[in-house]
Amino acid sequence: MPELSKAYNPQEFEQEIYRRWEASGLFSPDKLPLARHRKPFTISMPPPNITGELHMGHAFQLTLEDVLARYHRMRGDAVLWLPGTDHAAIATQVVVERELRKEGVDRHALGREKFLEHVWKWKEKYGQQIVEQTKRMGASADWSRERFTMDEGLTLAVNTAFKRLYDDGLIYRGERITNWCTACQTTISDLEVDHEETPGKLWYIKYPLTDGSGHITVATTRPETMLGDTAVAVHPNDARFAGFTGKTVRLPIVDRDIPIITDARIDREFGTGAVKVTPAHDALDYDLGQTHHLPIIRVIDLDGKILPEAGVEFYGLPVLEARQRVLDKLRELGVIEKEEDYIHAVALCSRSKTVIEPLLSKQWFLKVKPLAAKAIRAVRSGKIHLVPDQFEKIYFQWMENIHDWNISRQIWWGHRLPVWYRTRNGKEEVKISATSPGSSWTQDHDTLDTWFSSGLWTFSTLGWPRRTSDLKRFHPTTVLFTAKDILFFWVARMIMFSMYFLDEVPFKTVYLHGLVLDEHGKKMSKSKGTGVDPLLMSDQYGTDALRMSLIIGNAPGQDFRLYEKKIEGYRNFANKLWNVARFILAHERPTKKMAPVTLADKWILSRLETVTAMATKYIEAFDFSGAGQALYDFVWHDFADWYLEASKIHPNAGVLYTTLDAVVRLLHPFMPFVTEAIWSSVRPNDMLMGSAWPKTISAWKKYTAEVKQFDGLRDTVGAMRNFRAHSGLPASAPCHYIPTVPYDDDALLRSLSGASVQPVSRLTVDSRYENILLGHVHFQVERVYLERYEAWRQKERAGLQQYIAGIKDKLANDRFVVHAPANLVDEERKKLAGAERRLLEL
RNA sequence: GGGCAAUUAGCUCAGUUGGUUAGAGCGUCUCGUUUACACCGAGAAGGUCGUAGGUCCGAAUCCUACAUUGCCCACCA
Repeated sequence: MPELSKAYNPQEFEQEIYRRWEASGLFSPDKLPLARHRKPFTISMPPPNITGELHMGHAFQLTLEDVLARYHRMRGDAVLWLPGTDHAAIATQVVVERELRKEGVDRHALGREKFLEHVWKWKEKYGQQIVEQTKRMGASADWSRERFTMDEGLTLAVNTAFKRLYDDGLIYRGERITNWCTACQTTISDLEVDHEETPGKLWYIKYPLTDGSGHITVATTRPETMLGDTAVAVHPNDARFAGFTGKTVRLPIVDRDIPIITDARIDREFGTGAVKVTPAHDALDYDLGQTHHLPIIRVIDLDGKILPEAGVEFYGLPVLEARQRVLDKLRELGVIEKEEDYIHAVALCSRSKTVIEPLLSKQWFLKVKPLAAKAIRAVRSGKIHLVPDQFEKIYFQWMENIHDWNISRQIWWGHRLPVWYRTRNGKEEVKISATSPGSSWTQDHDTLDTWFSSGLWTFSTLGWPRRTSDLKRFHPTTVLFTAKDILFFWVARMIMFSMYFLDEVPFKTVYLHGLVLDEHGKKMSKSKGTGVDPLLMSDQYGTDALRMSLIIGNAPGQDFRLYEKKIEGYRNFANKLWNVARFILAHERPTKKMAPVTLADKWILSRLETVTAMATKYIEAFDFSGAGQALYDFVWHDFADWYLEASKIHPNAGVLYTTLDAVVRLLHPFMPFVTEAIWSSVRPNDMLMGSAWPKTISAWKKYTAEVKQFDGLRDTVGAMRNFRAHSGLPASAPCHYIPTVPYDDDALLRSLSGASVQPVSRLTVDSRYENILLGHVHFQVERVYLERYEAWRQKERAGLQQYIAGIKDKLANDRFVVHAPANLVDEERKKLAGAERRLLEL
């Protein structure tokens, strides 16, 4: 039997234990004993981006997943926790590009093929690193099924999905205004755009009527786009502009005559009620242009600079400079009526933080409305359950207002569109194919939005489009753990795709967790140095301590703060557990024979029964914090502080081992390393990981009544203090207690009840004192102080009596009993019973 | 502009369907080195539960406003 070393030292055994787990094959559902008879339980690991290292958010998510995976494995399920990594298209390309630039290498000089070689090298390096780090967290994932979003199989899935959507008429190519990031040199989807409130100006510009009969004033935040104006629009019912319709204005600077059009989409409240229309550089303006057949004049290029069409004097200027120049020119012309301060939501690229240019370009789009309809039903019908459920509302709201999804990107790293073109007789032909359909065809240069492949993740990783046994067995997956901020990016798309391609949900439950924040509630950031490195913490305090600190004190959907002190606290707990085990192993020989003798024996078994039931219930309800907290309290404050002390006087090896065995099993999903280490010192040929979750032993429940006395004993000191406070007794008031507990060991009683309060041997007979019984303990207190206690009690009783009378009245009323819904009547009855019970207690 | 969440001790958070005296950990203070553990033990101090109303015999909990903070969504140029 390997001895437990004197101090808890996690570095000594964590890595070794993980190797043993891996070697045991228990991570794979195929290798579990009786694998075929087990119920499948699947978690798809959200694939981390290969952009870099694991951060605390990953550690957090992995811990939650691992708790549930280990718990279900112990419950006898065929657990598949499928890990992988994500190619993270733009994110990775940007990082690798930056890396190359440091070496003086430019992506374009390198060329597509060579550049992609570099990215693959990066992927090998960081992908491997992420796997190693994931293992350090104790993740019990099935590495034999590890996937990468650009694996051959997953690429096949992507191409198949694309083709089916195209054939079904849901993917189309079209020229539209999209969000163009001038830094990333690609379009991005609406979701990748952040809106930031920025103080700016609203300029009012006078556009003179061509016929010289006056002018119309438009308001704009982007005066430089006026160079591409092709109309001015007003609301059709706007009386202010009744005489203007049909006329034209002469655009200042460019001296182009443009029409005044009317359209109901114009907001009469904004600015002057008249708006300049630039179809090439604004989404609404583009729509207006389509409706009213306006010409489209591009004035800004892909680099965010002014095109020659806008006039030689502005050619080549970046947008902001052009804005100043245009304003100067307008001022010269005296057509600026006024300018106002204006706070306005500027659209930024979420990756590069550069201002988005809405530009017209030819892109690929996915019609999502039909997909969304099914996805909405999946949640509404309860086939998918979101935890916490308030997210369902947000989900519906978003899904119901969903717009077409721009899926093409002008970057190199990613799944290249399986689209081929050739020109025949001056006509362009399009073919969807994973491989080249012939030498006359050329492939589209664009790649897919990274979330397109992620959307297929739950089933592409299981072999789809082939109908593999894994797909049949493990899909739909059971639970998805993910950050609440990617509900739309990822979760919604997975639901849409799974419903569309498989006609089944991708998962039954989605657990949405919050962000891990630092001590001050700020987002952890590596660049600002405010982050806490999970691996560093794991080195210093042990992975188990880190895991506990991530589990406890945190509710689903809620951000939470992590700080080193907290982790240290759970290191202390691991140490406590370690020493509990060491103490028991040092003093008693392991035994399976178990018979409770003393009150303390029965008490700890009864508590164990309760805490087992609680932990089970909490985990099933996804309240991992509640489960962890309950176990923590039990181990430290019941088992260690009380039972171990008591057992020094009346040792009972059977009960000690039974309890230790259960504790180690119960804590294993939370603290897998330390529990496995303790276990292996007793049963070296066995694995705790593969053992069974403790059952609740109903036989122990019957002790509950008996052990109340022990509970009472334990609470005596506290009860005393509370009684003082409640009755208004000052600390100096004489107050003694006479325990009525029939406990045979006076020494134990004294040692457990604390030194500050002494039991008195007899009830004192003195007119100043009153003897009262509170629970199982006699209190002897001065009369004066009791009056306040009595007064409070009277008030409570009176209130309750009045309440009870009220309910009785109601229940006596035939109209209520006959006509009210049954559950309402039941509720009243329940209230009545509760109130009556409380009255008796008083 | 719309929506969601949070507000409880100095700090980080629990507080189950309203129910006796609002809890824990950390920190602070006092005492204690009894061989499982000083990564320990026994105690103490510390809260008008964001504000103002309301419902109720009874509110941290339910309702209404407001305030503060954070997050998400959004083609008012």
